[in-house]
Amino acid sequence: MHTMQCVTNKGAGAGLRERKKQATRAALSEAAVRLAAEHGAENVTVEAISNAAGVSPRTFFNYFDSHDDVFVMMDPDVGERVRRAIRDAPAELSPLDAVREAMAAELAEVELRHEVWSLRAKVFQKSPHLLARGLGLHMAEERDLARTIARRIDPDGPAGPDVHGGPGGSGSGTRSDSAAPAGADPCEDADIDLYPRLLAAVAGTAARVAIEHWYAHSPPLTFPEIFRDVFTHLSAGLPQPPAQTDDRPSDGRTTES
Amino acid sequence: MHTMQCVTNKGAGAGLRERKKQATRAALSEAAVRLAAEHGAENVTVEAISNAAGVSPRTFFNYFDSHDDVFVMMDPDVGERVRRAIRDAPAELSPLDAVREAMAAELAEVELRHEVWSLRAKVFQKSPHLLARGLGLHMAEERDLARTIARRIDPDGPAGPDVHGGPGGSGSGTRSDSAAPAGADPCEDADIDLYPRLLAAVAGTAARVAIEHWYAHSPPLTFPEIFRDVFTHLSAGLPQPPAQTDDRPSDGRTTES
DNA sequence: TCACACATTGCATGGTATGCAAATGTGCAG
DNA sequence: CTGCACATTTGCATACCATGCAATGTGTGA
Repeated sequence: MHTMQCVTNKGAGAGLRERKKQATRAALSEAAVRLAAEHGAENVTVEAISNAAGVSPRTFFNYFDSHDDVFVMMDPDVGERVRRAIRDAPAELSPLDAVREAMAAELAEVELRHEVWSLRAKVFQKSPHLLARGLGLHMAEERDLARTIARRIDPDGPAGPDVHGGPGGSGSGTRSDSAAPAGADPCEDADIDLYPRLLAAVAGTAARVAIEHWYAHSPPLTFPEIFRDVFTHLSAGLPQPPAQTDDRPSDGRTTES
Repeated sequence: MHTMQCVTNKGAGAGLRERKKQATRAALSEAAVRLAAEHGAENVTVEAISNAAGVSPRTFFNYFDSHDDVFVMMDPDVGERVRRAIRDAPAELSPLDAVREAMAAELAEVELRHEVWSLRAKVFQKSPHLLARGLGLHMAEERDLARTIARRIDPDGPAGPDVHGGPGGSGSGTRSDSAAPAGADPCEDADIDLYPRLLAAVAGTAARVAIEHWYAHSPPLTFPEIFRDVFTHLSAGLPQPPAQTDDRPSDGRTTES
């Protein structure tokens, strides 16, 4: 199992134990994507993935909650990083701009690790329900994101506890406990405003659309361009773009200048 | 198993055969929601649902592709109705407005069958992953919606076959074949523009947020109000709303004038 | 080195999902 | 009314998903 150069500083101040876990997780994730890109996610059993990664099938479930999660979860810390970026963004940025910048920074990885994302694209095309599942940020993340946005807008909000990541160790260990810790109150949502909730959801969706569109039109357009276009549409209120029969193949350019 | 008065004209020009299928589907769906509202979706087995509906467990899978689908699929024809409404909308409406109106018409049902949706809300609160799954329109629907929007904007588009529902019988029979009919080309996506794609995705997300927010703040606000507010935010470009700690109950009005 | 902590593994169990063939029920022509 | 054609239901068998538990092996700190 090859270890892999990670973009962010992972396994930095960690012992051998921690690094092995990271390696195992990466091996499973990569093997899964690689197999699924060829045969389709549905036709790749947990046994096959574990086998390709060189671990027991039982171990698979020590790292991922379900068969599908291995294709969807990429980095348990991405949500926390985005939220931190939003908190630390310059005060003069509008909420939408703050979210856009935070996501753009995180999605830079998409272009760096181009190959893996390209494979992931194949997987998602073959089984769209995976897209519905985890992309962007899944629902729990969306709630936290909404809360962070609300806090940025009005720090004296409904006294909800500020949402931070766990201790230094982070969630990179076995089994990320993303969902509610057993007895969490589902009515917790009630204190979130409509606007932050909407912004969080729409921003996540926008990121997803940007990625989808990017690997549908991969050659002519770069990801940052598409990402920028998407948020331009959004902040303009989604008006109908000026004609631009766009798909007419003669010209590569798609949307606005 | 009680039959049920359906809002739309179902089982109208149908024989006994068709009506029985509708009844079975409704019985399964209702039993599932009712049980899940109390015990949580995860703790309700297919056997229990089938048992409550008075059919064999095997029959359950003749109607729904998975355990989760029974909570999510409500009406196989809703997507087609929305698309038709968009096509038939007055030409002077902006794309965003056309989509908004089409969805509003469809979501009127949410207020009519208030009780079922209230139960559904409980289910979704207890297991958020269901929300992620099928809400509003799942991904396949989103693609069709995007195509319809593109066609409305530019009827002389990339010659993609216009997307319509099947013959009169509709998809109400056994097992809705929503996904690709076996050998569908996944690269079909490539000819859809960024703007229609984004609008379809964002509109779907907006509808979801409206429903979530509605049953999180059910008493003070009506669903049409929230729905209108959501799309107001959207068409305004998601600017930060004017302070308005909003939860303050004194005034019904939520966003801008 | 020794003992502790933790990850991996095998085994057992229960639930999910599908294919196939027999039984049952509906629709329709004779 | 009777019998045929067809669709649905059902039971059975099978494979996979997912979890709990106990035993084992390896990293960590004293």
